[in-house]
Amino acid sequence: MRLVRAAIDLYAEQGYETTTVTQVAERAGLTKATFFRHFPDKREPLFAGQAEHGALLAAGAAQAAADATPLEVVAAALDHATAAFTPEQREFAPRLRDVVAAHDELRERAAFKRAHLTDVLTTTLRERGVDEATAAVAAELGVEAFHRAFEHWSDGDGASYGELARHELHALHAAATSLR
Amino acid sequence: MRLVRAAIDLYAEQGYETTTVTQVAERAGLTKATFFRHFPDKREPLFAGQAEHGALLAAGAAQAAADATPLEVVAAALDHATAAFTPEQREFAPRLRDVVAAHDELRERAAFKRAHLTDVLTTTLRERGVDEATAAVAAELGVEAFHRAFEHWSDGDGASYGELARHELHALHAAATSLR
DNA sequence: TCTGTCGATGAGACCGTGTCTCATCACCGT
DNA sequence: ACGGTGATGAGACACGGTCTCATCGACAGA
Repeated sequence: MRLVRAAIDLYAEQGYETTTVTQVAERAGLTKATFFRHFPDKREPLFAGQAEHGALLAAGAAQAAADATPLEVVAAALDHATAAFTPEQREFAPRLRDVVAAHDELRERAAFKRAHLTDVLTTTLRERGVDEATAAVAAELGVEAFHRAFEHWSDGDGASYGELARHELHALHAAATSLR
Repeated sequence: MRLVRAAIDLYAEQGYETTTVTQVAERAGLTKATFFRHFPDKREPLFAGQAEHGALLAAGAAQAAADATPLEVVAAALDHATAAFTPEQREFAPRLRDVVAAHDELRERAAFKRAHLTDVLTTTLRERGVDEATAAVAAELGVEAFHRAFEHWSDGDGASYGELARHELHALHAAATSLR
């Protein structure tokens, strides 16, 4: 979407706060009114790509074997979410991450999206009969792994997202089981 | 603060979106300009009470013994944060919780505040030499326990916040160590 | 070819949030 | 009485976000 590209460019070039929605729209050859027909607010174009993350995690978890352990369900979810991390996304990832990190208003939205992912995983696990505390812990580990993998993947070590996520989840699991 | 009371009352009575800042200010006998001298935006009066939570957690963690385990540090932090949950706060807690839960804009701010608490705990643990993964997991368990305890405390089973937090942390820890 | 529908867009009015500047006023120490 | 200081009021302002009405092109059918 041209609006997404325009938003990332302008927010990165001249800062998020000093950029007006009208500017973003005009760079995309559109008007303010049209911008708000595509996005509910000024921040959302930066997170539009993440809309599918929740759906992918849920779908992946649903595909796990009926007798899978909570962690196996989370691993299946992460594995399935790999589909969202295409080479094309990789182009935008670093700038996107930097822009978001630089503005509280955007970090706030990011925190909200993250909470949503945690909810999705927790709910899925609960529906499989996992007890509350275990579901919550497994979901948090999964989302933490998800984000850590994204960070590394953005930096572009060349590793595939799937491998990174598996590695992070394993490390967090090891930390969790040996916690005292 | 009169503004905080006015905000909670109006947001609960007639909804958050349909309430204007001018209305909140006027109920407190002030004007819009003065409102923004006390709070950076329309949402913040609802979270002003939580400003000290981060500081309390950090202070509590700092007081833990030098050879305390990560979980003991987190427990010390939670124990110290108990100071914020006074009987007077209990009066506002249920309505506050309901209002926040009813509006995405407010849930977003809540998620951000939660992320901040996680950062505080993680940083504190890292400074104590705890490795990254362990610090992250311990911090997340701590914050999750913090919030679960707050939920129960808001419902007013009469239990003290400290006891609730200890109980939740213990349950989450048990779930984490037996995770597979 | 004419016509009518539909989806996407533009134009522009409108309200509320949040910022800023200037003026006022109470309080306080001298 | 004086000057300083901090809190407040008044009001202009830019921008975010909503809404309504008009326009335009694509397309289907007579």
